[in-house]
Amino acid sequence: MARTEQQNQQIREARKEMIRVEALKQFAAKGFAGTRIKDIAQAAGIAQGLMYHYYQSKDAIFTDLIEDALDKLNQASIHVKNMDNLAKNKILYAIRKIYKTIETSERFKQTCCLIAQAENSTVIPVDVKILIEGKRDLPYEIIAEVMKQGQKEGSVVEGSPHELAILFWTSIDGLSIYYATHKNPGYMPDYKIFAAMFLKEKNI
Amino acid sequence: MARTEQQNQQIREARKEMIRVEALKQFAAKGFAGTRIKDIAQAAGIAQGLMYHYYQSKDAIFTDLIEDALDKLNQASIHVKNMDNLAKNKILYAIRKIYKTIETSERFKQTCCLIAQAENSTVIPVDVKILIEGKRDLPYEIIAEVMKQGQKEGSVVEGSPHELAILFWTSIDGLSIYYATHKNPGYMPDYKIFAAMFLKEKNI
DNA sequence: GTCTATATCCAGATAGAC
DNA sequence: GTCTATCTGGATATAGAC
Repeated sequence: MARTEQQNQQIREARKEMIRVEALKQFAAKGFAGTRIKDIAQAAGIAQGLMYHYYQSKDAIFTDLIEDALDKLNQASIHVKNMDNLAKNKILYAIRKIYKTIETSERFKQTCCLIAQAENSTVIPVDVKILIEGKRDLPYEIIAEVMKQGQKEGSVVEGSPHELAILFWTSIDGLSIYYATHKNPGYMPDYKIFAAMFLKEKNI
Repeated sequence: MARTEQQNQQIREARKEMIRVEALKQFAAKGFAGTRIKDIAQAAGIAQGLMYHYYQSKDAIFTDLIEDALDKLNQASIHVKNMDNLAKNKILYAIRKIYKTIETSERFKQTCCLIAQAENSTVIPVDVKILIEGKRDLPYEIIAEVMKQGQKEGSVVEGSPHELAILFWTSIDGLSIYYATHKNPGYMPDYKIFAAMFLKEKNI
């Protein structure tokens, strides 16, 4: 009996998801320019030609992944922003969450790495550049706002909130890239040490 | 009158230096895989073919740059190690120096970026991998030692010295990549805020 | 939907004239 | 030493059989 349309659709979605998973791994580890379609296809266990039944081009795969990653990051940022809590707790929550997830979820680590690489690279498709242009600022803005809130509450160190936000995200970027590319990195450094950069009170 | 051997040698060295400067710019901005020989040649104002009179291959240029960069970083690390001073001052000196140089020297910023990218990339020539393997640990070890010294002196926060060193360098990596790829980043965040991550005493 | 085979393009590297 | 022209290999993308 022939497969129904719905079954086909299911297979298609499952396969596409598999491609996404493998592509994320490859792009996160090797960057856009350093990743070859062949590698992704091989990792996904399909022929290279078949890739093009799921994605129009290498650019399209990358764009899809980046959009997804940025959206998730922005959602998470908004979640932190909307927390009804002291700034200090928001910061601690965010850092703890990021650390924990980098440590436990390979996929999250790769996602962090993908964003970090893409945002700091000049050799990515124009579509991706535009996408990043539009969506990159939100996490910075939200963290800057939280820092400002914290300064009002007296818990956060002095200094430009925007600069604090840059320090926050660039350090996260550095860490996630490090832990994504080092096979046996051991455990992440204690999140409290990182948090201490921003908080006046050392005994967290 | 024909040029002397010495003059030829001078021209050769000057040109090679020009290639090095441009190659560093390109590799730092676009990574190894994303950089094309043509771009370097164009930036240096010479024909693509001429590149191969100065370097055997793309790999060779990259290797040369990386070796130079790693050596400089290691030298600087040793300098910090040999300072006859309190750990706290060593840390402050190192951070201030790095921050200042990232801010004022394009070339240094590019060098930081090159190392950060290379150390965290899997798609680099094997020679470079071996080179990095052999030379990457020293800065980590030295900073870890300084942290340990600081803990004994009571100025540095508790925690694994090695983890503190990772936090130190990954944050520097993140920052330098950020500032290398953002054209108008404004000023660097205050180095004291970064230093506060490692020091018990907040009033620096 | 999936594969193999192939077309096309581009980057690294070489050859040879000046 | 420098250039233009060219070779070669590899990667993206397409065509067509099953």
